[in-house]
Amino acid sequence: MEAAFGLVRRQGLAATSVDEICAAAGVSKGAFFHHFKSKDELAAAAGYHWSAVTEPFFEAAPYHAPDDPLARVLGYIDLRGEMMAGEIAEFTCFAGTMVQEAWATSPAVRAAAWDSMSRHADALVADIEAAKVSRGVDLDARGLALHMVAVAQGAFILAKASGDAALGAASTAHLRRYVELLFAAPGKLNDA
Amino acid sequence: MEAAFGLVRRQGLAATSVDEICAAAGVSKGAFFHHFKSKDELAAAAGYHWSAVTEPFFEAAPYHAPDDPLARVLGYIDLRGEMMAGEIAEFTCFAGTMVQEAWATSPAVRAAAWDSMSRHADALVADIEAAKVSRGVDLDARGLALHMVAVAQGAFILAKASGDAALGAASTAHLRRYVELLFAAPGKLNDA
DNA sequence: ACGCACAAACCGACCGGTTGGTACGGAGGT
DNA sequence: ACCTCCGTACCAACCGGTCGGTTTGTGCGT
Repeated sequence: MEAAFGLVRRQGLAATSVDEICAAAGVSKGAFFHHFKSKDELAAAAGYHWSAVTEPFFEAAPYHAPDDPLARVLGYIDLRGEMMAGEIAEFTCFAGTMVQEAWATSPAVRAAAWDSMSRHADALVADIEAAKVSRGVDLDARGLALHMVAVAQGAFILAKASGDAALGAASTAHLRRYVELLFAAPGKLNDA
Repeated sequence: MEAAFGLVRRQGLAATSVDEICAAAGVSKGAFFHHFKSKDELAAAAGYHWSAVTEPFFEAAPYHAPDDPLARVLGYIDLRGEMMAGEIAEFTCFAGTMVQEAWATSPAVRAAAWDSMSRHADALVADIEAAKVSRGVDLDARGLALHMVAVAQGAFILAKASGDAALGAASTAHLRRYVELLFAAPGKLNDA
């Protein structure tokens, strides 16, 4: 499944053959189809596995440290921006890549990708809720979390199309400013 | 080429065969390869044609009417939000779908998709520049335009993954609020 | 008005290679 | 004896692309 991550992120799902995945994983085709009924099932399983890999990564990230919940939210956005550097295939999203081409043809893949994105958004909700309280702002926390996911996905596409990772990072900088402005409640208006 | 729009937006590029495109377009395979050297060349040509189709559409849209440049920018965002309804395959982006899977394997397709997105962003720059002047705000106009493109692309992925077009529209609503806040210069702070 | 030469447009059968998937046999634990 | 696990050989279907031949259009001499 992890062999599929790299291949699919570089070539897409349909363009990646089962033989390629087997070769990259160092297993035989017989072993592959012993564990997965079809390529489709592998793709879906890999989608869930993607969550299982990324979730611990974000949970262990240092942006959780600050006491201020808004600082944690902004720290998450900064992390996303910092991640958008180097090789494009290394920082883009496996789930997003798959769902772009398989959403209509494979319900299992779509469900796995949505599960991944949805859970990722859920992980942000608590900090956003706490920031709402601390800043006295009212908004839909999960809606904002999903918007953050959307911006990240869009930034990936921008980076892929332009070939410039910095363009993706620039988009996350806009997201950061948005969140800053959102939580700068009316009447506060401190500096800048 | 227009037959490819629908097929690729629903299935992706690699999963769409030349035979399928020919059948949908009502032409023979011989005719196809008479006009295009390869499937790749068709994809790239279709990418440029996508721009040629979408540009007049946005140029003719009523959001250009207001005298206030900021109202035009917000009108554009509103249009994007309104477009995210109905069948997902009908409102998603052909260029974005292609570049997601072909950015690393086909330079021609990537160039065509980037041309489409880049030009789309360029079309927004003039209004943003004018809004900067009218509101006395300083920012990178093209950077903001590209961010708008990114949010749209991200919203498409969100819609595809969730199966709910409304989630994509919600993301454009966040983009609208961001632009509103951006141009509400310090010291203004009227209502809201 | 007509015949003719020539080229561009077009067709669909066909090709080699690749695809996802299967059949089957053996290894090893119990 | 029986099960899970896995390697190999193989298959029918399909892929992008080719090719020889046919149709269609066009400019031109008469």
